[in-house]
Amino acid sequence: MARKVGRRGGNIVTIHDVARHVGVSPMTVSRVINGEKNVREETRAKVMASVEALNYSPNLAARSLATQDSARIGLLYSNPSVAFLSEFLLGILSESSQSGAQLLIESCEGPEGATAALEKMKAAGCDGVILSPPLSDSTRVAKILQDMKMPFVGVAMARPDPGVSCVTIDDFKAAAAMTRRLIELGHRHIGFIKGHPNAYASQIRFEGFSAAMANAGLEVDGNFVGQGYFTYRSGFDAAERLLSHKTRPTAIFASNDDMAAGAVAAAHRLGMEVPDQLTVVGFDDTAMASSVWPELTTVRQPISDMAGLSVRLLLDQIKGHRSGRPFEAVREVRDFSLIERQSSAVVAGPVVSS
Amino acid sequence: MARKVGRRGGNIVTIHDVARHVGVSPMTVSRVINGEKNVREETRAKVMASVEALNYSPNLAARSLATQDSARIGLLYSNPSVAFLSEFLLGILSESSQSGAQLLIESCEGPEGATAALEKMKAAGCDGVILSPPLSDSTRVAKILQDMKMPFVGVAMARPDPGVSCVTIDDFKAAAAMTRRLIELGHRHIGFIKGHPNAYASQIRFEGFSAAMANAGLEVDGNFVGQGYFTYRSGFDAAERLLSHKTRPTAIFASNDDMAAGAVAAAHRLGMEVPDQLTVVGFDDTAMASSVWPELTTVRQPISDMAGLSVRLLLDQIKGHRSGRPFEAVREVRDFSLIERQSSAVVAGPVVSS
DNA sequence: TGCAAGATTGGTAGCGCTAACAAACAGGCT
DNA sequence: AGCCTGTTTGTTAGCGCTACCAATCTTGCA
Repeated sequence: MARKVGRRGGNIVTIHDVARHVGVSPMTVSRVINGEKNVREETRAKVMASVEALNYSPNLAARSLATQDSARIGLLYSNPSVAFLSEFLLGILSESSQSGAQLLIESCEGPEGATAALEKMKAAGCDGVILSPPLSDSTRVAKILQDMKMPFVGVAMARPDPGVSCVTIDDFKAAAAMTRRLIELGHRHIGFIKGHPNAYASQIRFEGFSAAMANAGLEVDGNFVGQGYFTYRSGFDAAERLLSHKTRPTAIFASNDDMAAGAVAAAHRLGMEVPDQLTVVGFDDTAMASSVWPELTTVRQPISDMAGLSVRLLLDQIKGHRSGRPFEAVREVRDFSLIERQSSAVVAGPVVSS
Repeated sequence: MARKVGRRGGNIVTIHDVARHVGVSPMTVSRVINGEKNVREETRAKVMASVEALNYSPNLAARSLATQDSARIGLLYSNPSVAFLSEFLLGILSESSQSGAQLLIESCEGPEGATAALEKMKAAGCDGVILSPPLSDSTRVAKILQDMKMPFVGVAMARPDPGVSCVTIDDFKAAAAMTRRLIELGHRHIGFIKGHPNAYASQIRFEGFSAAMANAGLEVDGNFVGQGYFTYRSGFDAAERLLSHKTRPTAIFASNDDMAAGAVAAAHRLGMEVPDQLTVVGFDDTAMASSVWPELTTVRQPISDMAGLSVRLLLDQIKGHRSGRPFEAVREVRDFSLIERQSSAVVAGPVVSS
């Protein structure tokens, strides 16, 4: 039979082709591409060269069939911020397609709606679940998953539950750092817009903010703290309320970019210029931050990386779960950074002495 | 050897298990689950029942290995609107994971940056590419792909290139319908914010708008037409310009939701209420539309469905390409719909007679 | 020098599925 | 009845890869 045209645009290169080309067994090639030790350095080099030369790339379907570790992973999200979701998806996607994992995506309205979605995933044969914030912080959702004996990983969790694997940044430190920066810019009256009450991250961010304020000997004015829900609209509303008081804050720290964008809009509506009359900063550094005007100063959270990492963690965990290895929660903390753009400035007028 | 624990949380059910359970050959089961004809109705029913009972679900890795039609598809996007991208990804994702396709995602800055990204995809062994707008309308990108002999499908193309497969809505009709609706609401002075000049869809939408205006005997005021780039910021800027003229439009039609949101922000900044003093409408019905305040009246484009469909189309095309079947472009046109929310209203004050 | 212990390679089998062919069966015709 | 056509089912082989074990080659050391 004539050689099939096969995949990759008629340019089918298998592990056998590489093996023949180098003059070793397919098994050895397999070892090299899987980075196993106990391959002589010289052999490894020859194989690698051949892989390069023939432009070989492994057939993931065959690999997962052989290793029996193909996994179906579910991604559960409730959608507070589109921009966040989009970065999140990008990260999940590139990682899961690389590892040949199948993805099943479900959305739900808050933790209450999670049960149905999780049931559906279970029925569809999911081996594990990734939880996007704010679901990741819900003890309710965690409980359901644990009862199902379903491995899962939370992303951007703020609650340090020792029994749950997660990928996070240090929200407390991040919020504190941003707050210190605002204080450095001369701001003394700083407003804060909290995120969704379900999201523990919201609370931690607020605590970081409060701590930094206290540390600088500044008071957190109750009038200047607003409740939001991570949506643009909620940031808009909260900012309108904050700015309706007789004395106004000179800066507003919103717990995510969407709300910060909403706050900017509210300020504009009230005739205030940003950042001339009001500094507004956000959190996350999603695409939203650089698409509004003025572009937002914000805390960068490597969402896409974190999401990708969570896939790897989950895959590990699933493998362990199958082989009966006792569960061990992993907690990965990533670095944040402060991104200064045009929405923040030195406080207007004479700096109020503290 | 003891039965392996295998995938799906220890609950491994293969086609053989189903076959044994029903008392037929695995091949018959395969036929049933693939919906082939030439299976007796009675047999089919029994198999289906068994599939249900055992909660069988096929191993996609094995299937694509056997059918040799596992494909690696590239998704190329340049990012005008995050919200759009996010919906787009969702659609691509759920479809491609169902069909077991591998995904490779690359972004690029406009058509100029596409070459490098496409080279990378080719090197990575992609079998086909999906083009998100506005890349889908670039003849430059299409040319590169054709030279590479790489199958591709464009999403939301407006240009009816007969040689290219695509999934679209009728942008002309959609824009005209929205315009008619605005006229119905009493608006006579309607502004328009165009999208990215690269995107043919922008132009078509503008043509639809113009045609509807002309049809109603209304003039399109050059001062009321602004150039945008599909970003929030560009909508903001364009709207500011439109609204700086002595006579202002009573409504602005932006060619996407991001720009409409920007236009709302600009109006607020100028002290105008939406929709009381200005109606603003968008296009796409992305999450952006319902997350800003007031929520946007817009043209709904089923982005996620369209993206999913594009994956299926591409997969078909790849299969055809491999089997040497001559290429045949497919053009799928989906329905749009008008979504009325809070950003539009009957024109303020006495309706200007035409 | 001889030999155990380790390092390095190769051979075999099979992951779960389906293409391709072969066989069995039904019905309609001469 | 005997044959042909079409429908329904089964059999065989193999997709590309890796787990597992066997074979071979080193090396260190008694």
